Amino acid sequence: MLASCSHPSLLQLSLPPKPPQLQLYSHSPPLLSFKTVSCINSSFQAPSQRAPSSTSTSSYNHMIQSLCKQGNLKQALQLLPLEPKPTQRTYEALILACTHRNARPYGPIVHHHLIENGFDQDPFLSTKLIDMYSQFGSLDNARDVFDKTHVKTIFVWNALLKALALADAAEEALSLFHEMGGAGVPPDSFTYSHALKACIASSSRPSLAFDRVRQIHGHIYRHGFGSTIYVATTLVDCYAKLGSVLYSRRVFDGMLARNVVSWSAMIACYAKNERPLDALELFREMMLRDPDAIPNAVTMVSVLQACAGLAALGQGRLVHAYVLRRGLDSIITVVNALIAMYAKCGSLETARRVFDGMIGRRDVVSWNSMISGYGIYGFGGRAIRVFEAMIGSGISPSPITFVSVLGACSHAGLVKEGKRLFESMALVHGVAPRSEHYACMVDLLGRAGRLDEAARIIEGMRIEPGPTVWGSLLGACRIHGRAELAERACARLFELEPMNAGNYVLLADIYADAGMWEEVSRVKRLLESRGLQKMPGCSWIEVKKKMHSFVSVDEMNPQVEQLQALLARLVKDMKDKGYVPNTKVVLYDLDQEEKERILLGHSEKLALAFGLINSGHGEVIRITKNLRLCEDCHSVTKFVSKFAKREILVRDVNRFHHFKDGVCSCLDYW
DNA sequence: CTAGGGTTAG
Repeated sequence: MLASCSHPSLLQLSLPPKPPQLQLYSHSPPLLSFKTVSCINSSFQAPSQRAPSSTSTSSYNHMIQSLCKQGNLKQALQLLPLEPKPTQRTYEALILACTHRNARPYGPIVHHHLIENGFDQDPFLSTKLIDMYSQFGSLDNARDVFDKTHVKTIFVWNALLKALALADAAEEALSLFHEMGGAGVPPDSFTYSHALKACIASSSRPSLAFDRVRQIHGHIYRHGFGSTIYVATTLVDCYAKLGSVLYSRRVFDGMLARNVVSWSAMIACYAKNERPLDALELFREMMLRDPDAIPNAVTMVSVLQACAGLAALGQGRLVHAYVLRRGLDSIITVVNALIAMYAKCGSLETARRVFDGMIGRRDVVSWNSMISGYGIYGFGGRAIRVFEAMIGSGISPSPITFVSVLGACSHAGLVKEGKRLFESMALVHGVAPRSEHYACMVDLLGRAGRLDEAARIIEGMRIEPGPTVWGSLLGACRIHGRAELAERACARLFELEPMNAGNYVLLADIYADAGMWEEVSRVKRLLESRGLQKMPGCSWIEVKKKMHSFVSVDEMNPQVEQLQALLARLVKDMKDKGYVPNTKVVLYDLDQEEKERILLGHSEKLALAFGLINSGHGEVIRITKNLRLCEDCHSVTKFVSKFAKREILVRDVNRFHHFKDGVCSCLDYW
C-alpha cells in the first residue's frame, strides 16, 4: 500500500497503514461516516486515478486534520497525498501536531512536504514553522525559515522575535526588533511584548536588563501602545521581575482598562517582591472594584504565595475555602501552592493532608514542596524519606529537589546523609550540581562547624561560585566567629553583590562579636557610603485573623510599654530560675544594663508578649520574624514555653522553631 | 491565524 505513495520522505516511515478506526470520532460528532472512511482508504491506494472533486478534497483534509488533533501524526502523514493538494489548513494542523510529544522527528518531514507542494512562501505557514522549530530549540532552522520567506508579514517577524526571546537570545532579539524598524514594519502589541521579554532574559546584569526595558518602554509610549492591555501587562510583569515594584505599580496605575491578567500580574509583583501585605490588599481591591475580573488559578497561586510570605494561616484558610468554592483545587499548581502555604504558615499536618490528597497526580513541584516543608521544621529524616518515596514513584528529581533535600539535611545537621545525597546527584540522578547546591553543602558543613572543609569545597568547585556560595560561608562564619574567613568571603561578596546590605551587616556583626570595634565602624561606613541600611528586625503575629507587627524598640505602638513591662516581669522571674541575658548578641559597645534594656526591645519578644496577653491558654502562639531568630530571644522563648506552659511556633527567615516544655525543635542548632 | 499573569529553593 505504501509503495503506491510516491512521496520519498513518507517512505522513511515504512509503517503498514492501518485503516482509520471508527473510535477516532468518539470525542466529537463524526465528520465522516465509516463509509466515507473506507472510500478514502481505497482511493488512497491509487491517488492519481481518483477524480478530484471538491468534496473529497475537503474530506481528505478534514480527515488529516482530525487525525492531527488526536496526535496521530503517523496516520495523518500516511494519508497525505500529493493530489488532491493539501491545503494551508492541513499543513497547519500537521505542524501543530509535530509539537506534541514524541512527534518531533516528523517536523522536518512535514516541512519538506510543504516545500514540495509550493507552500514555502506562505507567510502564515512560515509563522507556524518558526514556532515549531522554536519549540524544538532549533533556532537555526527557525531563522532559516524566516530568511527564506520573502514576503514577511508582521506575524513572521513576531514569530522569530518570540523564538529568540524564549531562547534567551536577548542581543539577537533586540537587534531583530531594531531591524524591523529599518525594514519599515511598524511594531504591534505582540512585537512589544516579545521585545520586553527579551530584555528580561537579557543578561545576568539586572541593570542592563532594566535599561533595556526602559528603552522599549519609551518606544511603546511614543508609539501610543502604552495603554494597550497586553503591552502594559507585560510591562508590569517585566518591572516586577526586575524587582522594581515602583515602576510596575506606575504602569499598572496608568492603565485605562484592566483585566484579571493585569491584576494578577500586579498581585504577583507584590508577592514575589516581599510585599505580601500589598498583594493581599490588591487582591481585595480587585474583588471589590472589578467584578469582571474573576480570579483564576494563576491569581490564586500568587495570593496563596502572599499568605505564605506573611505566615497568615487564618487568611490562608479563607483563601483555601475560596479555592474549593471555585473548584480551583483541580488545578495542580494551586494545590502545590496550598502545600507550600500550609507548610510556611506553621501547619505542617495540613500541608501533609493536602499532599496525601493528591496521590496519583503529584508532579515534581508537589514533592519538592513537601520535602522543603519537612526541611524547614528540622525534620531532616522525614524529608529524606519523602525524597526516597518520590524516586520510588518514578518522578525525576529537579535541581530544586536537591536544594530542598540538602537544605533539610542542613537544618537537621545531617552531614553524612547530605554528603551522600550530594554525591548521588550527578551520579545516580543525572542532575548536575549548580552553585546553589554547593551553597547548600557549604551551609551544611559550615553550620556543623566544619568551616575549613566548607572552604575546601568552594576551592574544588568546577563552576564559578555564585554569591549564594560565599553567602553561606559568611553565615557560617557568623555562627562560629571566624573573622578572617569572613573577610575572604566578603572580598568576593562585595564584588558580586555590592548592594546586598545583609553581607555588610553580617561582617560587622562578626567584628563586633570579636570586639573589633574599629572594623565595625569601617564596615558600617562602607554600608552607608553605598546608600544602604540595615534591615530592621520585624516580627508579627496573627491574632483573631488580624496581623499585628512589631519593630524592634517600637515606640509608636501604644501597647509597647505594657508589653515591655510584662517582659521585664517575665525576665525577673526567669532570672531566678537560671536565665542569664545573653548580652553578647547586642553588638554595640555599651554597658551591661543598657544591653539588657536593648534586649527587651527585640521585636520577637514584643510579639511573644503580645501573643501571651492576647491568646487563649491552649492556643499555639505563632510568630514570624523577617530575620534570623536572636539567640537571647530563643532562650527566653524556651523559658516561657516551660513556665507559662505554652506551645510557641516561631518562623524566622530560614526555618521553624517549635518551643514546648522548655525545648526547641531545632535543639539549639540553627 | 500569534499574545499578557503562576507553583517548588535561597
